Amino acid sequence: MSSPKPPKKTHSVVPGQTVTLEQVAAHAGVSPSTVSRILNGTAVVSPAKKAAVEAAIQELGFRPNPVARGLAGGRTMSIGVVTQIISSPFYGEALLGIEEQLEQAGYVPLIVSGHWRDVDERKALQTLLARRVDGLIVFAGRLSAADLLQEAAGLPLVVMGRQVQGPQAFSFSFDNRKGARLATEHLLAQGHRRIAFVMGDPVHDDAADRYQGYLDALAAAGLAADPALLTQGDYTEGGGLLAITHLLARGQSFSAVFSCNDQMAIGAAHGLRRHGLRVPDDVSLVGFDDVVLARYAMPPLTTVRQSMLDMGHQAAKAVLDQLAGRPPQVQLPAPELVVRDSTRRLAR
Amino acid sequence: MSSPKPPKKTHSVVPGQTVTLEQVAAHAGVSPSTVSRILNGTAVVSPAKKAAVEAAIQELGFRPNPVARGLAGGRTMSIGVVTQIISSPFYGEALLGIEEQLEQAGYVPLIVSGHWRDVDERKALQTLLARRVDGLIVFAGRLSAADLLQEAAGLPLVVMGRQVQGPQAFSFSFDNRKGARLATEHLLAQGHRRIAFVMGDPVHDDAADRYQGYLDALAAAGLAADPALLTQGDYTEGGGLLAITHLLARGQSFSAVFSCNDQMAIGAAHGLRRHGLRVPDDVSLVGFDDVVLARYAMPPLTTVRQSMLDMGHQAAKAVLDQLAGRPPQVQLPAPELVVRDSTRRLAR
DNA sequence: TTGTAGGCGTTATCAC
DNA sequence: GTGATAACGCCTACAA
Repeated sequence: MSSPKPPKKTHSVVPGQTVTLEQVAAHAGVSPSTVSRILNGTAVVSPAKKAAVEAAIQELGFRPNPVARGLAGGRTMSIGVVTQIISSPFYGEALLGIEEQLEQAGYVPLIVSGHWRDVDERKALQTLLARRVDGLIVFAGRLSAADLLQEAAGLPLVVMGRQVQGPQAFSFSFDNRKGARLATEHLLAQGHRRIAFVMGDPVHDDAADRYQGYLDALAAAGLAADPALLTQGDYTEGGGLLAITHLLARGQSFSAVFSCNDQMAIGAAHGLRRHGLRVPDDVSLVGFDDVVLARYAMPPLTTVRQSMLDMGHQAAKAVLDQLAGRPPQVQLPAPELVVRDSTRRLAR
Repeated sequence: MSSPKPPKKTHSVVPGQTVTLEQVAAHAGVSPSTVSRILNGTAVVSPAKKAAVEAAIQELGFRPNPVARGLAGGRTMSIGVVTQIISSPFYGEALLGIEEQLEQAGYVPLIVSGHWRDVDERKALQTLLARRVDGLIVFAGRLSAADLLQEAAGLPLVVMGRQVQGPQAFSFSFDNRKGARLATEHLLAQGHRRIAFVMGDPVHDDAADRYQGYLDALAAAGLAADPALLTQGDYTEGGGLLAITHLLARGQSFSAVFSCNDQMAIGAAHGLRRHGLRVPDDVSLVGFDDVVLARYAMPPLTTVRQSMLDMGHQAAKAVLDQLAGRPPQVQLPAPELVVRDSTRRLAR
């Protein structure tokens, strides 16, 4: 057997190394506290020592240990993120936005899924708290606002898609009602009168708001909403397929469908097709969110643009703001209808 | 109306609390080390004390602090995961699988994106190492195997989609070559002879392997591959669209397209449609992966099933195995062709 | 089997 | 400004 080759020391920068702050201090001829102060900007130090320390850090390739920092200072430089289903393109885009934004500030997202289940969300929050995350970003789920606030236990909290009032809670939503109204008005303007609505779980504010926007548009046009045209799904393609199938089985007739999100819209398109109804020739279809697949659906889906990437950015910015003691601010884009090929004027 | 129900306090369990191991020890009348031993199964303790400690843990609602554990014991109970793009449905499904599996073992994934960029992957690994993750799961990226191994610095490492040899590295791939051969054979069996291939970046083993499978099938049928029918994309819908557009611009004629992944296949379908070519009437189309959108594409996409959820499970199991000192084992499903509606017999 | 003591790498609180 | 000196919450020899 050959002799084990010693790890080549590039200077002293070796991956997996364990250069400590103490070593840096020794190397620079100062005390550990001084190094710490320079690292955190906690106090003013003399330029000379500062330079020496910075040189030592460079030379030794020192990186502060977040774990130790977490224990000592209580800051882990990580933000807990509660999504519902990590594999969903909807959440995926938002997570990307969050990650991008946090990275710049040296934070890392700790992502845990709630699976749309009360207990799982609660467990997720507890896991995150146990891990001592510095802040929380939560996507609207099933947990009550009160429970959410209680579990968050005073940590900076940003909630997307639901209003939550609390001392350190900041919540914001896309203007779902307006967006849904836009979508419905578009269909109305094309002459559609019997517009089916595929709702999400009304427990969620966004689903309820979008339904409200649909009603708004109908009312403004002097139309009454036909409850028989209302159906519900679980935000997935399969759910949309099921919902539209039920509607058709009930023998309802309609010339357009407005779905609470793109994924269900795409499922609905399949359901319609199975019943010999073509989109948009026989039935116009509008989604919501404008996830990537909306553009590549066949036909490309008319939808309401809600950039989840942007929402993710905003959410991350908001926690970061709270962490920095700044009042969180978000710049939400106005709802915008993206007209593609899944809608057309009602042939009379 | 009834009075607001007070949050049921289960004993003294309050979210955000900070019950320490020391308090548990005091409560149970034993030393901290004993509690620690019980928690970790490090040594045998008397049943009596064990019971007392467990009762105390229950009553106080104690949860060990992973941060402190990480500092003291060197185990953070977190696994670093390097994906390329977190928002991609492909990675999303795998992440879901990883998360599910890790959760059962009390581990949490720390997900960082490499964005298909050498530098970002390296940085991702460094971030993960700095955070003292206990193990690493890496999706094939652009970083060389040597660099990968060096950055991983001896940590248990599981690599998916690329072969990496190393003392503590374990890598596995789906049988891409076989899968691609299956897909191509399917098209050949339907009479197609001019089959375009939309490749991914050949730097990646899976892309290269799938191309090889395509060549295998062609060769077995006594056909030569026409280089003019080869095009390349970046795994996204947009990339597939572009790739097929280039191919058509070059004036190539073909009756079928095999795409390296589903997303590019869907983009390709759009490109074909724009040129007045219908799928499958004019051109048959096969994808690879069988992500959710394949089923809901229009027409539903014939593809090679590769359950990323399962791959995620396997990867997580493999790191867990390594962590437990067991030799990692994975059970990979055999490639399977899922025939849907995007392919049809060549009309002659 | 069980307890004591020291240490993991930083930050924070004191004095100087 | 700067440096000792405690924590932070847990693990792990070592001793008993």
